[in-house]
Amino acid sequence: MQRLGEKENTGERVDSRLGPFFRRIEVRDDLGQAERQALIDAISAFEQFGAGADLVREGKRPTRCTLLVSGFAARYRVVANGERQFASIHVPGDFIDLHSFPLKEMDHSIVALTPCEVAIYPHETIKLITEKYTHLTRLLWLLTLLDSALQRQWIFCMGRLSAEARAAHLFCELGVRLAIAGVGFQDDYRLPLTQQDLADALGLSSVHSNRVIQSLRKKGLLTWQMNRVTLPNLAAAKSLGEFDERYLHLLKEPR
Amino acid sequence: MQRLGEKENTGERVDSRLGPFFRRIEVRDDLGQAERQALIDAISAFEQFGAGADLVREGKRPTRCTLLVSGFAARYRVVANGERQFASIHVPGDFIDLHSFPLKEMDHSIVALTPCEVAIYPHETIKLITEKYTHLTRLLWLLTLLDSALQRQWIFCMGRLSAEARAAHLFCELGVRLAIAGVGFQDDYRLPLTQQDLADALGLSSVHSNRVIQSLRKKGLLTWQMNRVTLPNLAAAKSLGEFDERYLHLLKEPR
DNA sequence: CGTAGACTTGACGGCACTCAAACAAGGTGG
DNA sequence: CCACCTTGTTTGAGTGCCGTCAAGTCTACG
Repeated sequence: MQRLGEKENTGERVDSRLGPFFRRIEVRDDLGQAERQALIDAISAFEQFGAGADLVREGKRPTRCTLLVSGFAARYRVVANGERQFASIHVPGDFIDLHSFPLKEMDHSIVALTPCEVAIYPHETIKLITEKYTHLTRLLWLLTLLDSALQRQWIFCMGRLSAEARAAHLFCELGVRLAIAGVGFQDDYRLPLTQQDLADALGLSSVHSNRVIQSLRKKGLLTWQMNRVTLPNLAAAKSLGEFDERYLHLLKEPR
Repeated sequence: MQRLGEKENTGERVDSRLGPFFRRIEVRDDLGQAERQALIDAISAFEQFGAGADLVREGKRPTRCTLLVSGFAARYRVVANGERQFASIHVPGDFIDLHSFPLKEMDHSIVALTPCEVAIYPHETIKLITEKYTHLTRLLWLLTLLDSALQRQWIFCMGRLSAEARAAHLFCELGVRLAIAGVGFQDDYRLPLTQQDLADALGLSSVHSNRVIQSLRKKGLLTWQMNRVTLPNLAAAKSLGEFDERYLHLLKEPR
């Protein structure tokens, strides 16, 4: 982990880095200029993490929240037999541990799946936002609930869909979220994960993860090479994965 | 569904009905007298639902939130082949669809597993709370994140634990939550659900749900008859289910 | 060119599913 | 008061998805 010496808060630099974040919000509601500025001013620093590093660790009591600026990360826990399970995969623009502000203690870890850049929000500054900006507070609340909705959907998928359908669902979900972040298209995006990562997301062994991917490939629903995913038949992939974007709450409305 | 004619907000009536709710909050932080009163005043009515009725339905845009006063409820979705999957089971004191205030549209349904009484909170009154009570707003935020933490834990269990371990985990979780609500003990509580309900919670078939229960019984970890659950060997049940209450966030601290 | 990590393939086994039927208990109506 | 029905639980037999173990291939990289 390496801390940047300067906050570099002035002008375009920060604004462009937060593009995915602002887009993620503005799909759901309008963000005022003052609110936007408050979200920029609240950042105390930017940091870099290498692939495989933990951004936050289970049991810790962080005094700051981290916003994922670039890269992929995942929430996970390791169970007794050593297997790892993801609860969510995070893409640029996700406020990955905003929930640590109300919850205080981490009940899971977050790992950088690729090199990651994050923006740091000290808990004090978030508390100030909740004291001063009521609408923005509701937006922050909303962001944590969007994560919650994703996790709920994962439960439905894990409980009642086949491994293949679950995989199709995940690829559809990532496409939509990356398109919103502005770093890909629904049916064509960069996904620099390993098959083991996918297995940890889907609750599978790595061997079966591989077989599921091959099956999707044979059916013409997926290509995934050189870290690039395409879904040649998006409609069929959505159908197989029973993917309905309602749970992503993409409607813009006053919150 | 039957609406009570009067709000019956005056005096002890409401306060005693909200006991589980207030206990749930006060395990995590202090609740001021004004905040307490605000939570009482925000209620517009109480309603009753029969077993099997939907409290809220997927796709709807409720204009109110519902707090479970008594009974058991569950969040669920039905997948294409008709199977049902729960994302959480709710006990008295749970603010079951508080997230509908920021999210607006329901991405799942909530069913009454037993006859339920609920308190109604119109969205406008919750919005007023967010405008006026910043600390209470953070507490409401916290409540939704506690649900989120439960769901995360379910993902870990569904992905990486055996059906038997998952069942043990669920029985431990319900014990702790019901004890906090003040309507049971960790190792001894009323649980008026069917084995099919349990199957929907664990992502199993009802047949296998039955076999898992029998196995737990044979091991001396569970009795469950006449809607009453006891865990004769709580330590062993926790161990088998890899149950660690950290994810319930039971520490009292300023939020 | 050797090594490490990721991906792929095959054989085999077990957990959990399906189908099917029997049993138990409570409620209802004749 | 008992036959009957409904709902929930239990048991058995057979199947299949997915896990484990093990080995082999491919690619990147030093």
